[in-house]
Amino acid sequence: MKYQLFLHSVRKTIIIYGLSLAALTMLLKVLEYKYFMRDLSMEIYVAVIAIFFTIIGVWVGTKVIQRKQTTIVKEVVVPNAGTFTLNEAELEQLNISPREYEVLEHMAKGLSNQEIADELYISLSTVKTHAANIYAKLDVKRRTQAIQKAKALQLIP
Amino acid sequence: MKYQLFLHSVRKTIIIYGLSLAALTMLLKVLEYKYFMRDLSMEIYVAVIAIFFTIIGVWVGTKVIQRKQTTIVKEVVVPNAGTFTLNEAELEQLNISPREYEVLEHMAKGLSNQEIADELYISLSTVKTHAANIYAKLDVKRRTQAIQKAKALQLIP
DNA sequence: CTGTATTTCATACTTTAGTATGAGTGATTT
DNA sequence: AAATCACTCATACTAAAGTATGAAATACAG
Repeated sequence: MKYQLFLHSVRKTIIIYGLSLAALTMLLKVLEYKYFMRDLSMEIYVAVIAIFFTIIGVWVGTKVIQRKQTTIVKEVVVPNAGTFTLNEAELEQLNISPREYEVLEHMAKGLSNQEIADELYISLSTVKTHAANIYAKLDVKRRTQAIQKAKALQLIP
Repeated sequence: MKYQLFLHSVRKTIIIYGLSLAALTMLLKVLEYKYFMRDLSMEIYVAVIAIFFTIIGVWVGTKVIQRKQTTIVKEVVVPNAGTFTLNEAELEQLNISPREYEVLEHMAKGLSNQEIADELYISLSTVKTHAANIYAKLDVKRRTQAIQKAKALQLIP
């Protein structure tokens, strides 16, 4: 279901490029054989073939890669691409209080405890208390882990 | 690890590809010419050359495109969850060394300095040194800010 | 070969983070 | 009225993070 689009496009691409490759091969063969074969030396002929198909290869390669990337982007990026919706259910389940959440938000901005205290007009002690409670409720040991988990749980953007 | 392999070989990449291409060309030519040329028909010979250089072309094409897009991605794509492509240009510009980058990666996982030291089999002092260098190069003051900025610059997922 | 960059480590120190405990104040609920 | 909860703060401590400085080995480029 999720990969249906992806597989479909790739199969289509392979068929199209395969056919065009075959057609070009035959065309080249016929042309070279009939008109230039007896005039050009073997080395030049091989070099022309090599360069031509290298270019074809590069072209196919870039096309395939581009399609691959755009397709993946379409499928995967759906959750959390610019738009953030707070997971309130998770917040309530974890019993994180409004004030604790504010502290969590400020932590995620990269502020120190002292800076958070200044922002929220509370003491450093209070921030530490809130922080400790947050860590306990999120079941983590460090600030960085708290931010990580909060983002994973869609509590913060 | 991936980064370590790439960063210092970026300039050499084109040279390596070019040389291997030339070497393979000559090898194929000599072999085919000497041993198979008179036994195989012209069509098969051309087909082998064509397929071989198509594969080479695809390979080169994908490599080039991947590199090209990582630099373009910087301006165009907003940080998203699904697809991550390392912004190597920014990494080089910031002069962040391979080892520093490894430390940065581990920091972003929420590990403590001691845990990073254990992971990388280096001392705590060394991790601190790397960390301090990272903060200076990213122009930040704290671990959390470093992770934030590194993500914003597409240095880490 | 010499200079530069990288990586490594140490020591000593300051600052910040985090833990543990206790306690006071409102507001709400039972 | 008593219990509960959220918020606040303090003190005292431990642990971790971060700074500054110096130094040694190694790899690599000019």
